[in-house]
Amino acid sequence: MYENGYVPPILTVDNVIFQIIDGHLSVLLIKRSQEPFKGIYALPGGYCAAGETTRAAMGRILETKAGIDVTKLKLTEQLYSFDTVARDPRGHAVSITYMGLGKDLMIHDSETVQSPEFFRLSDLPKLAYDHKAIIKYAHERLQSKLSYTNAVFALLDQFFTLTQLQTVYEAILCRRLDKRNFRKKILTLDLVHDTNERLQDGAHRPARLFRFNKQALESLSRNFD
Amino acid sequence: MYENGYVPPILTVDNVIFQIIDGHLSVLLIKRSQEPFKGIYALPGGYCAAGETTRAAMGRILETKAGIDVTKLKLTEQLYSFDTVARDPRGHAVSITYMGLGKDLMIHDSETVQSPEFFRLSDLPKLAYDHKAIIKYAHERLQSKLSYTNAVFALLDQFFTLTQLQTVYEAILCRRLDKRNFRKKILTLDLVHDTNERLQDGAHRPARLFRFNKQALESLSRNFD
DNA sequence: ACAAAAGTGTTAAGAATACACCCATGT
DNA sequence: ACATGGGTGTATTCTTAACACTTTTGT
Repeated sequence: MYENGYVPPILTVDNVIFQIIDGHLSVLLIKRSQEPFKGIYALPGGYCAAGETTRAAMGRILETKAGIDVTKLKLTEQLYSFDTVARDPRGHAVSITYMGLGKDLMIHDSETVQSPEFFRLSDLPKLAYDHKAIIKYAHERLQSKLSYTNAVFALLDQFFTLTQLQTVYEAILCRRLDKRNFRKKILTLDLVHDTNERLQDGAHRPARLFRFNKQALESLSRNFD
Repeated sequence: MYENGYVPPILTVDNVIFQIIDGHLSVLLIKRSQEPFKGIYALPGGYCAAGETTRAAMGRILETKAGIDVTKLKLTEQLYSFDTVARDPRGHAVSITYMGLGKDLMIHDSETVQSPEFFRLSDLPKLAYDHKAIIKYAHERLQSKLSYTNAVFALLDQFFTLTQLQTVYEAILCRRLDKRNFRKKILTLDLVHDTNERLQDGAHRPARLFRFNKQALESLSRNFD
Protein backbone atom coordinates (compact mmCIF):
# COMPACT_ATOMS: atom_id res chain seq x y z
CA MET A 1 0.00 0.00 0.00
CA TYR A 2 2.76 2.40 0.96
CA GLU A 3 6.20 2.50 -0.56
CA ASN A 4 8.80 -0.07 0.50
CA GLY A 5 6.20 -2.33 2.06
CA TYR A 6 5.76 0.04 4.97
CA VAL A 7 2.74 -0.95 7.08
CA PRO A 8 1.67 1.60 9.67
CA PRO A 9 0.06 0.64 12.97
CA ILE A 10 -3.67 0.96 13.51
CA LEU A 11 -4.45 4.47 14.74
CA THR A 12 -7.31 5.03 17.16
CA VAL A 13 -8.66 8.04 19.01
CA ASP A 14 -10.09 7.79 22.53
CA ASN A 15 -11.94 10.64 24.16
CA VAL A 16 -12.32 11.72 27.75
CA ILE A 17 -15.33 14.04 27.88
CA PHE A 18 -15.90 15.78 31.18
CA GLN A 19 -18.74 17.86 32.45
CA ILE A 20 -20.00 18.84 35.87
CA ILE A 21 -23.31 17.20 36.76
CA ASP A 22 -24.95 18.13 40.06
CA GLY A 23 -21.65 19.47 41.29
CA HIS A 24 -19.76 16.28 40.43
CA LEU A 25 -17.10 15.81 37.79
CA SER A 26 -18.49 13.25 35.36
CA VAL A 27 -17.06 11.42 32.39
CA LEU A 28 -18.72 10.06 29.26
CA LEU A 29 -18.61 6.29 28.74
CA ILE A 30 -20.17 3.91 26.26
CA LYS A 31 -20.97 0.26 26.70
CA ARG A 32 -19.04 -1.82 24.20
CA SER A 33 -21.30 -3.75 21.85
CA GLN A 34 -18.57 -5.99 20.46
CA GLU A 35 -15.64 -8.05 21.54
CA PRO A 36 -13.14 -7.39 22.91
CA PHE A 37 -14.65 -6.26 26.21
CA LYS A 38 -18.22 -6.71 24.98
CA GLY A 39 -20.69 -5.35 27.51
CA ILE A 40 -17.99 -3.47 29.43
CA TYR A 41 -17.88 0.31 29.66
CA ALA A 42 -15.18 2.17 27.81
CA LEU A 43 -14.20 5.64 26.66
CA PRO A 44 -15.80 6.49 23.33
CA GLY A 45 -13.13 5.77 20.74
CA GLY A 46 -12.57 4.44 17.28
CA TYR A 47 -10.36 4.25 14.26
CA CYS A 48 -8.72 7.20 12.62
CA ALA A 49 -8.18 6.60 8.92
CA ALA A 50 -5.77 8.14 6.44
CA GLY A 51 -7.00 11.55 5.36
CA GLU A 52 -8.92 12.27 8.54
CA THR A 53 -7.25 14.37 11.21
CA THR A 54 -7.31 12.97 14.71
CA ARG A 55 -9.47 15.90 15.83
CA ALA A 56 -11.94 15.20 13.04
CA ALA A 57 -12.00 11.56 14.10
CA MET A 58 -12.72 12.69 17.65
CA GLY A 59 -15.75 14.64 16.45
CA ARG A 60 -17.06 11.88 14.25
CA ILE A 61 -16.70 9.26 16.96
CA LEU A 62 -18.43 11.40 19.57
CA GLU A 63 -21.31 12.19 17.24
CA THR A 64 -21.89 8.67 16.00
CA LYS A 65 -21.03 6.49 18.98
CA ALA A 66 -21.97 8.76 21.86
CA GLY A 67 -24.58 11.14 20.45
CA ILE A 68 -22.67 14.20 21.63
CA ASP A 69 -22.86 17.47 19.74
CA VAL A 70 -19.19 18.37 19.53
CA THR A 71 -19.92 22.02 18.86
CA LYS A 72 -21.01 22.18 22.50
CA LEU A 73 -17.52 21.28 23.69
CA LYS A 74 -16.02 24.56 24.81
CA LEU A 75 -12.50 23.20 25.08
CA THR A 76 -10.72 20.22 23.60
CA GLU A 77 -7.15 19.26 24.25
CA GLN A 78 -4.94 16.42 23.18
CA LEU A 79 -3.72 14.43 26.16
CA TYR A 80 -1.29 11.74 25.19
CA SER A 81 -0.60 8.93 22.76
CA PHE A 82 -0.43 5.38 24.00
CA ASP A 83 1.20 2.43 22.33
CA THR A 84 -0.91 -0.65 22.69
CA VAL A 85 1.32 -3.37 21.29
CA ALA A 86 0.13 -6.76 22.44
CA ARG A 87 -2.66 -5.27 24.48
CA ASP A 88 -5.31 -4.73 21.89
CA PRO A 89 -6.31 -8.09 20.43
CA ARG A 90 -6.57 -6.45 17.01
CA GLY A 91 -2.83 -6.06 16.87
CA HIS A 92 -0.43 -3.18 17.32
CA ALA A 93 -2.32 0.06 17.72
CA VAL A 94 -1.48 3.59 18.70
CA SER A 95 -4.19 5.50 20.48
CA ILE A 96 -4.30 9.26 20.68
CA THR A 97 -6.42 10.54 23.53
CA TYR A 98 -8.27 13.81 23.68
CA MET A 99 -10.00 15.56 26.53
CA GLY A 100 -13.16 17.59 25.92
CA LEU A 101 -14.94 19.92 28.35
CA GLY A 102 -18.43 21.33 28.19
CA LYS A 103 -21.51 22.35 30.10
CA ASP A 104 -24.97 20.80 29.74
CA LEU A 105 -23.77 18.27 27.20
CA MET A 106 -26.78 16.26 26.08
CA ILE A 107 -26.73 12.76 24.67
CA HIS A 108 -28.79 12.45 21.49
CA ASP A 109 -30.13 9.01 20.83
CA SER A 110 -29.56 7.46 17.43
CA GLU A 111 -29.13 4.07 15.81
CA THR A 112 -25.37 4.15 15.92
CA VAL A 113 -25.09 5.23 19.53
CA GLN A 114 -23.61 2.69 21.96
CA SER A 115 -25.40 3.28 25.28
CA PRO A 116 -23.54 6.47 26.14
CA GLU A 117 -23.85 7.69 29.70
CA PHE A 118 -22.10 10.11 32.05
CA PHE A 119 -20.66 8.62 35.23
CA ARG A 120 -19.36 10.43 38.27
CA LEU A 121 -15.63 10.07 38.51
CA SER A 122 -16.05 8.89 42.07
CA ASP A 123 -18.34 6.10 40.94
CA LEU A 124 -17.00 4.53 37.77
CA PRO A 125 -17.99 1.07 36.55
CA LYS A 126 -15.46 -1.54 35.49
CA LEU A 127 -13.66 -0.28 32.41
CA ALA A 128 -12.21 -1.87 29.31
CA TYR A 129 -8.52 -1.69 28.35
CA ASP A 130 -6.54 0.69 30.56
CA HIS A 131 -9.20 3.34 30.27
CA LYS A 132 -9.26 3.78 34.01
CA ALA A 133 -5.63 4.92 33.89
CA ILE A 134 -6.40 7.22 30.97
CA ILE A 135 -9.24 8.86 32.89
CA LYS A 136 -6.95 9.31 35.88
CA TYR A 137 -4.38 10.93 33.62
CA ALA A 138 -7.01 13.25 32.14
CA HIS A 139 -8.23 14.20 35.59
CA GLU A 140 -4.72 15.10 36.69
CA ARG A 141 -4.23 17.18 33.56
CA LEU A 142 -7.49 18.98 34.22
CA GLN A 143 -6.49 19.67 37.80
CA SER A 144 -3.23 21.21 36.77
CA LYS A 145 -4.76 23.19 33.89
CA LEU A 146 -7.14 24.70 36.40
CA SER A 147 -4.29 26.10 38.40
CA TYR A 148 -2.43 27.88 35.60
CA THR A 149 -5.07 28.62 32.97
CA ASN A 150 -8.61 29.94 32.77
CA ALA A 151 -9.83 26.50 31.63
CA VAL A 152 -12.78 26.48 34.07
CA PHE A 153 -14.78 28.63 31.74
CA ALA A 154 -15.36 25.53 29.61
CA LEU A 155 -17.27 23.83 32.42
CA LEU A 156 -19.64 26.69 33.23
CA ASP A 157 -22.33 28.74 31.58
CA GLN A 158 -21.56 32.22 30.43
CA PHE A 159 -23.22 33.58 33.56
CA PHE A 160 -22.51 32.03 36.91
CA THR A 161 -22.24 32.81 40.59
CA LEU A 162 -19.00 32.65 42.52
CA THR A 163 -20.41 29.78 44.52
CA GLN A 164 -21.00 27.83 41.31
CA LEU A 165 -17.46 28.61 40.25
CA GLN A 166 -16.12 27.45 43.57
CA THR A 167 -18.14 24.25 43.33
CA VAL A 168 -16.50 23.44 40.01
CA TYR A 169 -13.03 24.00 41.41
CA GLU A 170 -13.86 21.82 44.38
CA ALA A 171 -15.29 19.05 42.21
CA ILE A 172 -12.12 18.93 40.14
CA LEU A 173 -9.57 19.43 42.87
CA CYS A 174 -11.42 17.03 45.18
CA ARG A 175 -11.10 19.27 48.20
CA ARG A 176 -12.97 22.04 49.93
CA LEU A 177 -11.80 25.61 49.47
CA ASP A 178 -12.21 28.54 51.81
CA LYS A 179 -14.94 30.81 50.50
CA ARG A 180 -13.30 34.11 51.38
CA ASN A 181 -9.87 33.17 50.14
CA PHE A 182 -11.34 31.70 46.97
CA ARG A 183 -13.22 34.88 46.11
CA LYS A 184 -10.26 37.07 46.88
CA LYS A 185 -8.03 34.94 44.67
CA ILE A 186 -10.44 34.75 41.75
CA LEU A 187 -11.02 38.49 41.78
CA THR A 188 -7.34 39.36 41.89
CA LEU A 189 -6.67 36.91 39.03
CA ASP A 190 -8.82 39.09 36.83
CA LEU A 191 -10.55 35.97 35.55
CA VAL A 192 -14.13 37.19 35.84
CA HIS A 193 -16.12 40.36 36.08
CA ASP A 194 -19.36 41.24 37.77
CA THR A 195 -22.36 41.71 35.51
CA ASN A 196 -24.87 43.65 37.48
CA GLU A 197 -27.34 40.81 37.25
CA ARG A 198 -28.49 38.70 40.15
CA LEU A 199 -29.57 35.10 40.41
CA GLN A 200 -32.48 34.44 42.74
CA ASP A 201 -32.90 30.73 43.25
CA GLY A 202 -34.27 29.98 46.66
CA ALA A 203 -35.10 31.33 50.06
CA HIS A 204 -31.92 33.29 50.49
CA ARG A 205 -30.04 36.34 49.39
CA PRO A 206 -29.69 36.52 45.61
CA ALA A 207 -26.22 35.96 44.18
CA ARG A 208 -24.32 38.24 41.84
CA LEU A 209 -23.79 36.83 38.38
CA PHE A 210 -20.33 36.94 36.86
CA ARG A 211 -18.91 36.36 33.41
CA PHE A 212 -15.49 35.24 32.27
CA ASN A 213 -13.29 37.88 30.75
CA LYS A 214 -12.18 35.42 28.09
CA GLN A 215 -13.92 32.44 26.54
CA ALA A 216 -10.71 31.03 25.10
CA LEU A 217 -7.91 29.21 26.81
CA GLU A 218 -5.25 31.44 28.30
CA SER A 219 -2.48 31.13 30.80
CA LEU A 220 -2.96 33.00 34.03
CA SER A 221 -0.36 35.47 35.11
CA ARG A 222 -0.21 33.77 38.48
CA ASN A 223 -1.30 30.35 39.63
CA PHE A 224 -4.72 29.87 41.06
CA ASP A 225 -3.78 27.38 43.69
CA MET B 1 -4.68 -5.10 4.68
CA TYR B 2 -6.86 -4.40 7.68
CA GLU B 3 -10.50 -5.42 8.02
CA ASN B 4 -13.21 -3.38 6.32
CA GLY B 5 -10.73 -1.69 4.03
CA TYR B 6 -9.47 0.45 6.88
CA VAL B 7 -6.31 2.30 5.87
CA PRO B 8 -4.44 3.98 8.70
CA PRO B 9 -2.44 7.16 8.24
CA ILE B 10 1.33 7.08 8.01
CA LEU B 11 2.80 7.27 11.50
CA THR B 12 6.09 9.03 12.07
CA VAL B 13 8.17 9.84 15.11
CA ASP B 14 10.13 13.10 15.42
CA ASN B 15 12.63 13.69 18.18
CA VAL B 16 13.79 16.80 19.97
CA ILE B 17 17.07 15.92 21.66
CA PHE B 18 18.45 18.57 23.99
CA GLN B 19 21.75 18.88 25.75
CA ILE B 20 23.71 21.72 27.23
CA ILE B 21 26.85 22.55 25.28
CA ASP B 22 29.16 25.26 26.63
CA GLY B 23 26.34 26.54 28.79
CA HIS B 24 23.90 26.79 25.89
CA LEU B 25 20.79 24.74 25.32
CA SER B 26 21.36 22.86 22.07
CA VAL B 27 19.18 20.68 19.88
CA LEU B 28 20.05 17.81 17.58
CA LEU B 29 19.33 18.28 13.87
CA ILE B 30 20.07 16.30 10.75
CA LYS B 31 20.40 17.53 7.20
CA ARG B 32 17.80 15.90 5.00
CA SER B 33 19.33 13.84 2.22
CA GLN B 34 16.12 13.46 0.22
CA GLU B 35 13.13 15.41 -0.96
CA PRO B 36 11.05 16.91 0.46
CA PHE B 37 13.28 19.57 2.01
CA LYS B 38 16.45 18.03 0.65
CA GLY B 39 19.49 19.78 2.10
CA ILE B 40 17.45 21.51 4.80
CA TYR B 41 17.93 20.79 8.49
CA ALA B 42 15.23 18.89 10.35
CA LEU B 43 14.57 17.04 13.56
CA PRO B 44 15.66 13.43 13.32
CA GLY B 45 12.51 11.48 12.53
CA GLY B 46 11.18 8.59 10.58
CA TYR B 47 8.45 6.05 10.10
CA CYS B 48 6.97 3.95 12.86
CA ALA B 49 5.72 0.63 11.53
CA ALA B 50 3.15 -1.80 12.89
CA GLY B 51 4.64 -3.89 15.67
CA GLU B 52 7.17 -1.28 16.73
CA THR B 53 6.31 0.98 19.65
CA THR B 54 6.79 4.68 19.09
CA ARG B 55 9.51 4.70 21.75
CA ALA B 56 11.32 1.87 19.99
CA ALA B 57 11.06 3.81 16.75
CA MET B 58 12.55 6.82 18.50
CA GLY B 59 15.56 4.77 19.55
CA ARG B 60 16.06 3.17 16.16
CA ILE B 61 15.81 6.51 14.35
CA LEU B 62 18.27 8.21 16.67
CA GLU B 63 20.78 5.39 16.39
CA THR B 64 20.63 5.02 12.62
CA LYS B 65 20.01 8.56 11.38
CA ALA B 66 21.74 10.59 14.04
CA GLY B 67 24.38 8.29 15.53
CA ILE B 68 23.16 8.90 19.08
CA ASP B 69 23.49 6.24 21.72
CA VAL B 70 19.99 6.30 23.20
CA THR B 71 21.10 4.62 26.40
CA LYS B 72 22.82 7.93 27.18
CA LEU B 73 19.51 9.77 27.22
CA LYS B 74 18.71 10.21 30.87
CA LEU B 75 15.14 11.29 30.30
CA THR B 76 12.72 10.87 27.43
CA GLU B 77 9.23 12.21 27.32
CA GLN B 78 6.47 12.23 24.77
CA LEU B 79 5.52 15.73 23.77
CA TYR B 80 2.59 15.86 21.40
CA SER B 81 1.11 14.34 18.28
CA PHE B 82 0.67 16.47 15.21
CA ASP B 83 -1.61 15.84 12.29
CA THR B 84 0.10 16.66 9.06
CA VAL B 85 -2.70 16.34 6.53
CA ALA B 86 -1.78 18.10 3.32
CA ARG B 87 1.52 19.28 4.72
CA ASP B 88 3.69 16.27 4.20
CA PRO B 89 3.93 15.58 0.46
CA ARG B 90 3.81 11.87 1.18
CA GLY B 91 0.17 12.17 2.20
CA HIS B 92 -1.69 12.23 5.48
CA ALA B 93 0.65 11.53 8.34
CA VAL B 94 0.49 11.68 12.09
CA SER B 95 3.71 12.53 13.84
CA ILE B 96 4.37 11.73 17.47
CA THR B 97 7.13 13.86 18.95
CA TYR B 98 9.43 12.92 21.78
CA MET B 99 11.86 14.97 23.79
CA GLY B 100 15.12 13.45 25.00
CA LEU B 101 17.62 14.91 27.46
CA GLY B 102 21.19 13.94 28.14
CA LYS B 103 24.68 15.08 28.99
CA ASP B 104 27.77 14.67 26.81
CA LEU B 105 25.80 13.06 24.01
CA MET B 106 28.23 12.10 21.31
CA ILE B 107 27.44 11.64 17.65
CA HIS B 108 28.86 8.39 16.25
CA ASP B 109 29.55 8.44 12.59
CA SER B 110 28.18 5.64 10.42
CA GLU B 111 27.00 5.01 6.88
CA THR B 112 23.37 5.63 7.67
CA VAL B 113 23.88 8.84 9.57
CA GLN B 114 22.51 12.02 7.96
CA SER B 115 24.91 14.82 8.97
CA PRO B 116 23.71 15.08 12.55
CA GLU B 117 24.79 18.14 14.48
CA PHE B 118 23.85 20.01 17.64
CA PHE B 119 22.77 23.63 17.21
CA ARG B 120 22.29 26.26 19.87
CA LEU B 121 18.65 27.08 20.28
CA SER B 122 19.51 30.72 19.88
CA ASP B 123 21.16 30.06 16.55
CA LEU B 124 19.08 27.60 14.54
CA PRO B 125 19.34 27.19 10.78
CA LYS B 126 16.31 27.18 8.51
CA LEU B 127 14.21 24.15 9.34
CA ALA B 128 12.03 21.77 7.35
CA TYR B 129 8.30 21.30 7.96
CA ASP B 130 7.08 23.06 11.11
CA HIS B 131 10.02 21.77 13.09
CA LYS B 132 10.76 25.23 14.37
CA ALA B 133 7.38 25.30 16.09
CA ILE B 134 7.94 21.82 17.48
CA ILE B 135 11.27 22.87 18.99
CA LYS B 136 9.62 25.92 20.51
CA TYR B 137 6.95 23.69 22.01
CA ALA B 138 9.60 21.33 23.41
CA HIS B 139 11.53 24.22 24.89
CA GLU B 140 8.41 25.51 26.64
CA ARG B 141 7.69 22.07 27.99
CA LEU B 142 11.24 21.78 29.27
CA GLN B 143 10.99 25.18 30.94
CA SER B 144 7.86 24.23 32.78
CA LYS B 145 9.14 20.77 33.71
CA LEU B 146 12.10 22.45 35.29
CA SER B 147 9.89 24.40 37.63
CA TYR B 148 7.85 21.53 39.02
CA THR B 149 10.05 18.46 38.63
CA ASN B 150 13.65 17.44 39.21
CA ALA B 151 14.16 17.07 35.43
CA VAL B 152 17.45 19.02 35.43
CA PHE B 153 19.30 15.96 36.60
CA ALA B 154 19.05 14.64 33.03
CA LEU B 155 21.18 17.51 31.71
CA LEU B 156 24.03 17.22 34.18
CA ASP B 157 26.64 14.76 35.29
CA GLN B 158 26.20 12.88 38.50
CA PHE B 159 28.56 15.29 40.22
CA PHE B 160 28.24 19.01 39.65
CA THR B 161 28.71 22.35 41.29
CA LEU B 162 25.88 24.69 42.17
CA THR B 163 27.19 27.15 39.63
CA GLN B 164 26.93 24.50 36.92
CA LEU B 165 23.40 23.75 38.06
CA GLN B 166 22.49 27.41 37.97
CA THR B 167 23.98 27.74 34.49
CA VAL B 168 21.68 24.98 33.24
CA TYR B 169 18.62 26.65 34.73
CA GLU B 170 19.63 29.94 33.19
CA ALA B 171 20.25 28.38 29.78
CA ILE B 172 16.79 26.85 29.76
CA LEU B 173 14.84 29.68 31.35
CA CYS B 174 16.70 32.26 29.25
CA ARG B 175 17.24 34.61 32.14
CA ARG B 176 19.76 35.30 34.87
CA LEU B 177 19.07 34.10 38.37
CA ASP B 178 20.29 35.54 41.65
CA LYS B 179 23.05 33.34 43.01
CA ARG B 180 22.07 33.54 46.67
CA ASN B 181 18.37 33.05 46.10
CA PHE B 182 19.05 30.20 43.70
CA ARG B 183 21.16 28.31 46.20
CA LYS B 184 18.73 28.89 49.01
CA LYS B 185 15.88 27.62 46.86
CA ILE B 186 17.70 24.55 45.57
CA LEU B 187 18.80 23.53 49.03
CA THR B 188 15.35 23.89 50.57
CA LEU B 189 13.85 21.88 47.68
CA ASP B 190 15.88 18.91 48.84
CA LEU B 191 16.90 18.27 45.27
CA VAL B 192 20.61 17.76 45.84
CA HIS B 193 23.06 16.88 48.57
CA ASP B 194 26.62 17.85 49.22
CA THR B 195 29.20 15.15 48.60
CA ASN B 196 32.28 16.21 50.45
CA GLU B 197 34.23 16.38 47.24
CA ARG B 198 35.57 19.57 45.69
CA LEU B 199 36.15 20.59 42.13
CA GLN B 200 39.29 22.59 41.51
CA ASP B 201 39.28 23.99 38.00
CA GLY B 202 41.09 27.27 37.88
CA ALA B 203 42.65 30.08 39.81
CA HIS B 204 39.91 30.41 42.37
CA ARG B 205 38.32 28.80 45.37
CA PRO B 206 37.37 25.16 44.69
CA ALA B 207 33.65 24.44 44.41
CA ARG B 208 31.71 21.87 46.39
CA LEU B 209 30.41 18.98 44.33
CA PHE B 210 26.79 17.97 44.71
CA ARG B 211 24.73 14.98 43.61
CA PHE B 212 21.05 14.66 42.90
CA ASN B 213 19.02 12.83 45.47
CA LYS B 214 17.09 11.08 42.71
CA GLN B 215 18.11 10.12 39.19
CA ALA B 216 14.51 9.53 38.13
CA LEU B 217 11.82 12.03 37.28
CA GLU B 218 9.82 13.24 40.26
CA SER B 219 7.51 16.08 41.04
CA LEU B 220 8.82 18.62 43.46
CA SER B 221 6.85 19.40 46.57
CA ARG B 222 7.05 23.08 45.71
CA ASN B 223 7.82 24.89 42.51
CA PHE B 224 11.34 25.88 41.74
CA ASP B 225 10.53 29.17 40.17
C1' DA C 1 -38.93 34.37 63.24
C1' DC C 2 -36.42 31.17 61.01
C1' DA C 3 -33.81 28.75 57.48
C1' DA C 4 -30.58 29.09 53.76
C1' DA C 5 -27.05 30.65 51.00
C1' DA C 6 -24.52 35.24 49.89
C1' DG C 7 -21.26 38.23 51.14
C1' DT C 8 -17.28 40.36 53.62
C1' DG C 9 -11.73 41.72 56.47
C1' DT C 10 -7.94 40.93 59.42
C1' DT C 11 -4.01 38.66 61.11
C1' DA C 12 -0.09 35.51 61.00
C1' DA C 13 3.12 32.61 58.57
C1' DG C 14 5.69 31.50 54.65
C1' DA C 15 7.75 32.52 50.11
C1' DA C 16 9.89 35.54 46.80
C1' DT C 17 12.89 39.26 45.82
C1' DA C 18 16.57 42.55 46.13
C1' DC C 19 21.03 43.36 47.31
C1' DA C 20 27.15 43.44 48.48
C1' DC C 21 30.97 41.61 50.46
C1' DC C 22 34.54 38.08 52.02
C1' DC C 23 36.92 33.46 50.78
C1' DA C 24 40.13 30.17 48.67
C1' DT C 25 42.87 29.30 45.08
C1' DG C 26 46.59 29.80 40.97
C1' DT C 27 49.71 32.71 38.88
C1' DA D 1 49.20 41.17 45.12
C1' DC D 2 45.80 40.36 42.06
C1' DA D 3 42.40 38.07 39.31
C1' DT D 4 38.84 34.59 39.37
C1' DG D 5 34.85 32.38 40.53
C1' DG D 6 32.93 30.30 45.23
C1' DG D 7 30.34 31.15 48.97
C1' DT D 8 27.23 33.57 52.40
C1' DG D 9 22.66 36.75 55.30
C1' DT D 10 19.17 40.16 56.01
C1' DA D 11 15.34 43.14 55.22
C1' DT D 12 11.16 43.98 52.44
C1' DT D 13 7.32 42.74 49.86
C1' DC D 14 4.00 39.64 48.38
C1' DT D 15 1.25 35.48 48.84
C1' DT D 16 -1.13 32.08 51.34
C1' DA D 17 -3.87 30.32 55.03
C1' DA D 18 -6.77 30.45 58.88
C1' DC D 19 -10.85 32.03 60.72
C1' DA D 20 -16.78 33.92 62.05
C1' DC D 21 -20.28 36.93 61.59
C1' DT D 22 -23.83 39.88 59.04
C1' DT D 23 -27.00 40.33 54.95
C1' DT D 24 -30.82 39.30 52.01
C1' DT D 25 -34.29 36.69 50.70
C1' DG D 26 -38.66 33.20 50.87
C1' DT D 27 -41.68 30.85 53.72
